[in-house]
Amino acid sequence: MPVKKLEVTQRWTNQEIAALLYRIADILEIQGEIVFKTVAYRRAADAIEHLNRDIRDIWQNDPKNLRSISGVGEAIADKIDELLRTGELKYYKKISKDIPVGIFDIMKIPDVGPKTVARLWQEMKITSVDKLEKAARAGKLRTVKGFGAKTEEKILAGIDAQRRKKSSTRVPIGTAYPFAQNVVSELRVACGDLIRDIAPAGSLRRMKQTIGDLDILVSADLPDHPKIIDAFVKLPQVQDINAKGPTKASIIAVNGLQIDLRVLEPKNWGTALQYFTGSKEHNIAVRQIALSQGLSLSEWCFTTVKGENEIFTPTEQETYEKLGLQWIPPELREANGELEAAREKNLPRLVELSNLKGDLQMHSNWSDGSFTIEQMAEAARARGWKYIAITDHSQGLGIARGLTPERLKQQWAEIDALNKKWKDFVVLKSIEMEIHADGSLDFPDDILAQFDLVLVSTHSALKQTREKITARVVKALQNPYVDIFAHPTGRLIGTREESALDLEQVFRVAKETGTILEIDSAPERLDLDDVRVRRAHDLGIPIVIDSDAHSPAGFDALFFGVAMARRGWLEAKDVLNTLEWKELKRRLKRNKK
DNA sequence: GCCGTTTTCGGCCCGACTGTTTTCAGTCG
Repeated sequence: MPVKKLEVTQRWTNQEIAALLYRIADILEIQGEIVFKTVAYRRAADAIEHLNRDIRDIWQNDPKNLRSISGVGEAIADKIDELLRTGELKYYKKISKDIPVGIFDIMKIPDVGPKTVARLWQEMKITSVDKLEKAARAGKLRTVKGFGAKTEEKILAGIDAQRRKKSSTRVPIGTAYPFAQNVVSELRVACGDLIRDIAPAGSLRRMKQTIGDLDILVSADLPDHPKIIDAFVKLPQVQDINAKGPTKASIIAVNGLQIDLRVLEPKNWGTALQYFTGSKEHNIAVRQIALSQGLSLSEWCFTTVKGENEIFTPTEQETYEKLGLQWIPPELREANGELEAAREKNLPRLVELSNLKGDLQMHSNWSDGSFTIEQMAEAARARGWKYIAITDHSQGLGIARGLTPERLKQQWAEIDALNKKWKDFVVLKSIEMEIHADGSLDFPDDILAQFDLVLVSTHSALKQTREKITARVVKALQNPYVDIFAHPTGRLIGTREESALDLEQVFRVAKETGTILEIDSAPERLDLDDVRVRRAHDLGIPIVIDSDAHSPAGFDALFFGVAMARRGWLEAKDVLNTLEWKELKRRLKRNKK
């Protein structure tokens, strides 16, 4: 992620541009530039980092277009324009010329920021982590005013921790969520009536796809606070205690996840839950809105800027309403337009799990699933669904016992027989068909035409170049019998990067051809992710949320797929498997004229 | 450097914590 491409004239990605802007902010801060200027660069960097499309698509060779990005004004727009046109930035070259590169590594050490780094450099000529370590070990840092023995210790510990690289592993939501539920319920049991209210906050509550650490919030009467902290640090999930005070404790759990618990009084609940849910950017914007109304907002309460009056809002709803805003679902709190919508009382009515009427990707024991079609169907019926599509793998995926045309016929006979059993439920004949490396498909059109619907996906040759894999997928989507493109990027969270697929182009083709895109809910996939869902939604591309279940228990994953959809601002009407099959059938491109 | 249902100039989120300080600066979330 660091700025590495400065000398090369080539494609700059959003992430790289953001990294460059962050670095400019760091340099300016080291140089003692006014803090608001550095804040401005960081804000622009953050916005670009979280854009839901390639910045080039916004830019289109005109710097003015870049100013539609929040936090990007004339000066930064011109700099990005120069970068995209020429591949380099004179301003950056100029300000970075005299900065030793090692400085940026020093700044990665916890508790060492730009001010500290500047003093180390200017007063002690320390320009690398190695030099810093030597000086700290020799006790030389404490000779400088403002540095003491503890600072030396902290720096050495920080360097050590960084070398062991133990931090910064984020946990997938599919793992973190049930874990958090367990911790919450055990704490409830341990504390009984002492707990008035309890909720996980932070990125878990916002349902981000991965979680850095877990924030749990408890409200209780003041005298009970220490008892709750004590009970918390004694939970069986606790491995190490980092910090333990009267209202706050921080622990490392047995699975390596850090859990921060905060206990407060019921009157603070509304502001505290709002604050600890985040995101940081959302909170900054919320506090700005408060200020514009003469109110200062903290996690404790509102304060009138003039009169020093404290105003408590015991619920989150009241906290937002105090600012003239609709209550905002946590999934939307990313400073991505939700505050404007909340002010206009125009927030989307987000899709819910209970809106789904069926599931369009799952596997049976005909390929790599472990249950019969009937077992999957009965489990689906028990959930109140009206239809499922059986999408076993096609022959191209031999490793998963992919179906040949002959076995397919046997499977269809089984499905036909099953469908006589139910009046209000139907098993659809489908397939998860492999798109071969050259873009050809596993079955000829005359077979594809006989399915109720067809999913395609890629499992092999995922390392193809951007051009190759994009052409391969585009070719498949242009087939009139290909209805759904499943888990488009092929990523496996924490294990496999997504393919180089040009999603903007895929989205364009999907829109043109009427191909549906999938959110695969398997917790290790979550593909499309939230950001891509939002983009697809903006382009008006229909979405389905599928479980990709290999057993009835696998249906539970839909909860996480729905979370991605919600983070992508989808309403029920944007998700095609909220429709009855009769209606959904009409929306498939194979059935359109 | 950015930005505007009180401002095109004059502001810019807030508090906890830490370590070093005789009252505060830096970092973090």
